[in-house]
Amino acid sequence: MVSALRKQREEERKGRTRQQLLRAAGRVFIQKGYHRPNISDIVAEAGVGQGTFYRNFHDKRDIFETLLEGFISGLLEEFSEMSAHPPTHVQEYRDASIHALLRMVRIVQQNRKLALLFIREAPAVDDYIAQVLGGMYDRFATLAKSYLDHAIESGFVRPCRSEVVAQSIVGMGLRTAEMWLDGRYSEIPVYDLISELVDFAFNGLEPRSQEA
Amino acid sequence: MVSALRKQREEERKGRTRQQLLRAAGRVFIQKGYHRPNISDIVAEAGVGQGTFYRNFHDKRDIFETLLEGFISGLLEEFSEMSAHPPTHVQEYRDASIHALLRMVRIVQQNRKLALLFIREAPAVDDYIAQVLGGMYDRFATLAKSYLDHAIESGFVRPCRSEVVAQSIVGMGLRTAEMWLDGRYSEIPVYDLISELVDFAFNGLEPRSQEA
Amino acid sequence: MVSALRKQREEERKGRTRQQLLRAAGRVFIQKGYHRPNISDIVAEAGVGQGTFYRNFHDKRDIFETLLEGFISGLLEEFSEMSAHPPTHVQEYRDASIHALLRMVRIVQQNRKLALLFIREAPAVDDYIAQVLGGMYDRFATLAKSYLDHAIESGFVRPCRSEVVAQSIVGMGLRTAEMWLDGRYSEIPVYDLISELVDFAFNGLEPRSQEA
Amino acid sequence: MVSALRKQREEERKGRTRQQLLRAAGRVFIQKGYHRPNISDIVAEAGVGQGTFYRNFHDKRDIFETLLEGFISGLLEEFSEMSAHPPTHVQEYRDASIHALLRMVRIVQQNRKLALLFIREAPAVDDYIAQVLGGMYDRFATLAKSYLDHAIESGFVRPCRSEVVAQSIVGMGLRTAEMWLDGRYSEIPVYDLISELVDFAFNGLEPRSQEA
DNA sequence: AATGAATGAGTATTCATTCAT
DNA sequence: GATGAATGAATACTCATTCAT
Repeated sequence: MVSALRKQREEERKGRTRQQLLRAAGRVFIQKGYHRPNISDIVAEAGVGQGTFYRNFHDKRDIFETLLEGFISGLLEEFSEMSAHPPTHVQEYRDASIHALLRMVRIVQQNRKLALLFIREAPAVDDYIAQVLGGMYDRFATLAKSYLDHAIESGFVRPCRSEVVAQSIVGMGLRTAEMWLDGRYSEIPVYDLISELVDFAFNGLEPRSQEA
Repeated sequence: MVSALRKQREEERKGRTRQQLLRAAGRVFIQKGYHRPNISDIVAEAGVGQGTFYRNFHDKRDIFETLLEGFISGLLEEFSEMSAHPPTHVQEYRDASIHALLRMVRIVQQNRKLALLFIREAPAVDDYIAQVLGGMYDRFATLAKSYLDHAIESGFVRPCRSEVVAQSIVGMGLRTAEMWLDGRYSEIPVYDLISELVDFAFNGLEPRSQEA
Repeated sequence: MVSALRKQREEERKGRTRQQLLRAAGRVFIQKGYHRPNISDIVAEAGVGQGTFYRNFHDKRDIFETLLEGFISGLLEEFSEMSAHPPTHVQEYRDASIHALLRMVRIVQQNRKLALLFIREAPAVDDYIAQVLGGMYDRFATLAKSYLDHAIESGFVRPCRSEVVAQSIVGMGLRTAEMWLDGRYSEIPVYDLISELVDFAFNGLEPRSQEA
Repeated sequence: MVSALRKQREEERKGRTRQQLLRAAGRVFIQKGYHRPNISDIVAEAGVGQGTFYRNFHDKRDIFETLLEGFISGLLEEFSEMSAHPPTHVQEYRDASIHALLRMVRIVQQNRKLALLFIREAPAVDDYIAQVLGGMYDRFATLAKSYLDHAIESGFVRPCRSEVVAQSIVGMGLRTAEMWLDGRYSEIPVYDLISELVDFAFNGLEPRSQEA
């Protein structure tokens, strides 16, 4: 049928325009933050008309949310595969942690600027959007907590208020990520950075007697 | 002298109006964030005229900055007294850490909502204002790093990339503070919370052989 | 011939689309008035594309005018047949009046909502469109005047400024029509309503001596 | 007190600006109707800034409503004084009718263009505004009906459906007013026009035997 | 002929800022 | 110094209209 083919093509075109706008908005937000730019900055960057923006998004908040949710779902997707078999040795916990962090780094790597934008500006856009980002942090914290609880039960980790420690770990990661994304750890290899965090988390500051 | 007295009174009055505006702005920002409200919201809350605002502040950004700097200087003031004699035993490090955190808590306690506002919105106001807040975080990190370096030198803390670990510690504190300010640790005594963090930082997750 | 047949079919199709749009516009105008709705409301109601509208009409005003002219021509058509032989007795005048009003009622009956729309909104659409409707009123007035003049000449009607009285009669009819279309005379049989008007016009308010 | 005096002056100034806008809006609406002009036409005519409009009125509809209500209240005020002692003779009914119509003419006289604007455009602005105007018509109809009912009871007027006749009378007046305001009765003295209407209403079309 | 995505001119509305009182 | 009416630049958003498919 003619209409089926045409419809598909039109939807492709529409989708392309939408992508164009999303990418342009990303660039603009990265450069000027969320609040400063206005719709005309975005459409100018995208090279489309004003009306085209409103045909695809409700307002600036909407395109930001779309961008954020795309980013988050990309990140969470990666983790949905994980989680399977629980470690049976403390070294496995370390390895799993390093592995998970490396995965995150790999994804965030592709959108460093965008990630930094979200960390810094999303909490100030909107209660809902703040919650979307906060929800992601919480999911990481929940994940960490469940690992901790399991490890505590298994005796690999000393007893503690796992919900507090889990959120602390998220905080460590977040701050480190922010510094890294901001280029302040440019001279440190990513792997070393991650090892440092994992060492800190597992060993703490005090030297261990059995450690050489 | 009459004029001197009058001048003083006038300055008092001016100061009072300024304070009125600052307090009003604080309430408004807390309720609606930084971006949503406009000057007229602030003057309405303060119960003064539009023009009065501009006699005391340059714009919304200015009053926010004043508020933020007041908050930060209150916090740093507390720490300027500290820092003196370096610990000579690991337990002293722990005690000093706990002591420092308790001080911070005491100050932040008085302006919970404002603190949360700054954590969440300041990074999105302005590059300069983001830097003011970021600068404070960095000062904490620098302070922590110098303690760490000293402790490593003294053998109380195992060798590590102290700048990375210091920022991680800031991140731990920040995330924990955010959760606490948001009321998510309402059932945990503040002292326990701090102990948990300090234990985590000094001992790490893995059980220590000498710990029973 | 093939092409002739095809042409006819195409024209039918075009005519059908046009009718679809006209009907849809009528429904939309009835529901929201002339000014509020926009082209997209009309095409949505008609179930056709935006472009299709512009293939058939120039703009919103054009489709309204078409609708109005269709309505008016339907009404005037009915009257073109009338007018013939002048009455020779006052009762015939009454009968003719009643007959004419009944005819109008019959036509308007079919498009009550549309009629009300035109009465209320046409004067505010456009000078030209106001004139189209006003022209119809004037034609009725002219018709009435010519009847009056004839009746005065024949002595069936007392001398008067027939142009003023004729317009007054139009006004009576118009107001009554508006009330009736609005459902405010729902409990009065149409015939009674018309009789009442005719009695009022012919007899006036004051009782007649010969009337019991 | 200083503030009292100043306050009064400020309110006067504010009131003057409002009046300026109302008058300008009146002129603009008269010239272009309600729908065509935009806010900038009104402020340009008033010689004030855009913001000043929104400081005084909510939107175009609001200023139109204010204008309409001012007009209507002026008209109804005049009638609130009337109504007192009921006539005891048919001639008094005629005199009272003529008197009332003359009063209306005197008021409308001052705002001919505005009156015509309201008659033609108010029904198409808004349901509420249509109702404001319609309500005024109904009040006239109700007034007329009560007079009619009283007169019927007294035997000065033949029995009839007074609500229908009253609305018809309003229609007569309205149509005549519209013609007159439009300049179509420019050659007829107002008094004659009114007499013609009253004669028509009281005597009807048919000649009366007892009339000379 | 029909479609609906794309367009951008047009408009309402807001709000920081000024300044006469 | 305090006020708040007046201002107009800035901006979001709509919608008639076009045109490639």
